[in-house]
Amino acid sequence: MAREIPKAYEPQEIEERWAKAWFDEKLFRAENSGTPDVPSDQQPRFSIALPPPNVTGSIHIGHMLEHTQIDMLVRWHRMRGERTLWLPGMDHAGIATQFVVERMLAKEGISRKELGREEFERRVWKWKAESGGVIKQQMIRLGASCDWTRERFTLEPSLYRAVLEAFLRLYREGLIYRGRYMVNWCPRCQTAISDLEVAHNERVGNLWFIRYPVAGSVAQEYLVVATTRPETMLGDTAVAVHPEDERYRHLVGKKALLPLMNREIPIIADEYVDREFGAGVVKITPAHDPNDFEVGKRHNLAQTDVMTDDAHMNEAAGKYAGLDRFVARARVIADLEELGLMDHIAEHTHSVGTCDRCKAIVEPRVSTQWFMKMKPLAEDAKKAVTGAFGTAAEIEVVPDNQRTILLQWFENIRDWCISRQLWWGHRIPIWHCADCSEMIPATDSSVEIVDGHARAAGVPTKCPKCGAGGGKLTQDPDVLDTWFSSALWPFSTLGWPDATADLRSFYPNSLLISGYDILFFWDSRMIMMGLHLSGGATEAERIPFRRLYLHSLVRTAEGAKMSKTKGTGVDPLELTQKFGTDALRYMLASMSAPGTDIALAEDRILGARAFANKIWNAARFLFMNLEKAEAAAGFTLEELAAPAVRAAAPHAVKGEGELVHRWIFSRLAATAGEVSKALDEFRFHEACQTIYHFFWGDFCDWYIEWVKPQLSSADREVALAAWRNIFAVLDAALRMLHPVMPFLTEELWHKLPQPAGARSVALDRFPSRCEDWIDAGADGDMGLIQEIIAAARNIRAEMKVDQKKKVAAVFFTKDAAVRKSVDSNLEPLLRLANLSGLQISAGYLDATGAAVRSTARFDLRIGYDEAVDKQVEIARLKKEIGRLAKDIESKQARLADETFLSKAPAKIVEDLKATLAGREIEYQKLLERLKLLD
RNA sequence: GGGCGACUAGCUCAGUGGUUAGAGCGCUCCCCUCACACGGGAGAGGUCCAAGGUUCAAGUCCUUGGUCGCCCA
Repeated sequence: MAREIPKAYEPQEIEERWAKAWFDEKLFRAENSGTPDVPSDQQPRFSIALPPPNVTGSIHIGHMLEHTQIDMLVRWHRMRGERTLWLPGMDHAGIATQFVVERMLAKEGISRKELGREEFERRVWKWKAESGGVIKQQMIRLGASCDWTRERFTLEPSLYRAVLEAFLRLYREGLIYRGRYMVNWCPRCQTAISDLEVAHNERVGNLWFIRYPVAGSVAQEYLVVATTRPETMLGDTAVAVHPEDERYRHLVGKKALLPLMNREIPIIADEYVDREFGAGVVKITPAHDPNDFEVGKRHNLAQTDVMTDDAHMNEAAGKYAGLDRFVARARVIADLEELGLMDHIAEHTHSVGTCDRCKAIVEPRVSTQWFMKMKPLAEDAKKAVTGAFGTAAEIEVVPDNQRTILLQWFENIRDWCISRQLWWGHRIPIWHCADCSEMIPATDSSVEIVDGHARAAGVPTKCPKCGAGGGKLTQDPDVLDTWFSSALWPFSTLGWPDATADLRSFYPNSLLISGYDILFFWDSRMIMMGLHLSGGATEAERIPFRRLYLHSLVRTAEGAKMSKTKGTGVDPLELTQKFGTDALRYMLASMSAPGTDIALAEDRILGARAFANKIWNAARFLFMNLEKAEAAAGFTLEELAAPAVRAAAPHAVKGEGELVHRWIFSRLAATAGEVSKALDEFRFHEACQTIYHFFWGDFCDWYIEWVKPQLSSADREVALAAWRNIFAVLDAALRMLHPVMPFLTEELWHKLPQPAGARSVALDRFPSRCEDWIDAGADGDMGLIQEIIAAARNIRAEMKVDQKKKVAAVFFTKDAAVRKSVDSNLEPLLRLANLSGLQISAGYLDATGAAVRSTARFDLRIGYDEAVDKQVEIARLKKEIGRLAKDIESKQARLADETFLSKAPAKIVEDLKATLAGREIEYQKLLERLKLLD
């Protein structure tokens, strides 16, 4: 039977084929996972929710990293026989989506307002149906093992209902309120945004010092007010000084004449004023500055808003009305200079808030918005994070320093502005009475489907306060912040507020993996909402997830943040086309050490691709040689690799060949244990490195090379056992590699005989640390032989022995066990060291005209016709002697130290003594050798 | 202003108080040996940012300083 497979691993076709098959077969439905014959309610479970990507988004390298980490853990848990759910879905992304559609409309020359709310919403849904959610197709292509049958979208009916339910409960509890406060207004997005959505950047600007004449001052007295934003002076309603500032005490209570507006404003005293800043006088603009807003409230000042929604000046700005805020600024400055009221101008660095999403400069503005009280919720959230609710309800945060950051956030939490002046989102379920201004909540959280989409169905029919009929009631136009619905994600996606089977089975989630950049936006809010709303009897049942792992961010090779606008972003699909998905996944995982950002480097992906190719070729080797074995010995693949045969491994190999088999199974068991431990602790890089070392180093470099002759041995029993073992190890290695390299391993796994009905390696079992296989004796013996082979290779290389030439060696040891190991592994030793023979010497080795390597346990000499370069050898020896001498000296010093001997653990002292003894032997040997040469 | 982190081989990074500090890539030398040149073998390369301190023992813990980055105000 022809088993030839391509010489190099070609991922494209294989990946596309499996990605499609996995999706079409709904392979990753939670129901397909679990442990057979265990009742459903007793199944061990693992659940995790996908951080919902934006419906507008397409996959970027950050998603790829996140999904790789989640997928590795999900696949690992699934392979451990746990009922596993990775629930995917998307986020409606209010502002971003509205933007995309508005931009399209703009091309047709239509504005959203011309279209009207209902028609606009229809257009967004249409867009969503046609081009939204590209990312889902990309995730499928990249092999994310989500349960797509449970996919959710934040605006679908069941989640809409969850949002209404949450809002109404919080509203009734008084945790959601409406009011006129200072908010961050994005003039480009035309909506309020929360504090979190404002990015503060230092910028070099100016500090303008403006003279405000004191009204009615005969002496023509004036105050010099410093401001970074002169245009806001048009809305000034006071000038403030510090109450204890002697310079201005006599002016407090008088009036200043606001330049340009010719309005008299009071001069007030407030402790908020910093006497050191500027001249110690501050203009107060309560409608355009958060601090001034507070001062204004204390002094009952008017809030004069001088701007429009799109940051142009309004009528209140007098002759500046209609100007853009920055144009107005220039005009104000020019006018002040002309009037001689510009005292002076100084360069000044200050912080400017910009909209996280569109980068427009945010305008602090007084506006009527909906807010959520956060303090009470944060109190509970703190307890969950610190373990104050008990260990069962403790959310473990990894890395731990993120816990501190989260706690500080909870400590200093501020109310959350949850309303957005958008049309795409969950509309606030409150109606306003036109007659008495009463606010009337929806009667319940039910939704009705109109045009296929959900909206609140519990429409109130009359005003409970004044009795006005339904016609007088209009629904609040605002929608909720998208993060409000995201905050419910872990339970809304499972059917909450209904007590569904999924909610019972999979809530709380076992884990959340997210980037640390959304710790406050999302993770913290899920914890607060989950504890408050999800409804379990105890905190342990209400926390949204038991563990929280914050992954790092992917940066450019230079360590800079990737940016679409700068074009430094990397398209992961392009990379997967080039190198293969498995290689990219491996590369990302192998760099994923908790708490460290990843600088993307292409040569790392090359290394990962080489690894994939290595795995491919190891399998290729087996299948190619199997053909020969079939022809020569009549073996069949079934006979060598059937599941039952693999399960019975290791198969004893009689005679000399046994060591390497005992050793590889010992290594396999140890590796399985280490990989599992690393994965459990989110040390993805360590899991990768461990498995890489096992596969490439142990399995390929040593095991395969060692057993090659056994596979074609004339002794049928030897060959049979060797083949059986090698297939068993390959199979286990594929299972171990599967979480990080799903496509490659799936392809190869299917080339091995599998039980009838077995569908995928993804549903097979992850190898566990089998204690019976751990074999310290084999590890030690193998280590010794490897050391001897390495010594021989080293001498050969140093002596520049022709690679193809076999040379004779002489071996000496005083240790009977060493002697025995060498005797019983002579064939592989000679072959792998490329020696023609190994003469066992009875006495210490004479080294003239030859090169010797000595360790504490043995000496190895290789004779070679060509003369040894004495000088090179002497230099090498001297260097080695120097290094040893230093080491021996420090060890002797430590062993001579009484305090060390009395205080250090006995094991440490014993080990040190043993090591020192070995070093001293090596040292003596090297000295003697040097003497001979000199 | 407050907080968090980083600084280890040429590069990118691991390192959980205890042998001679590791990996990948790169570099040097040898080899296209019938799985793999995306390969095999050998090798060079480190005052672990600095200075103090704790400890029998510090790359690892503490303090201070330096440089860089991030978050919050």
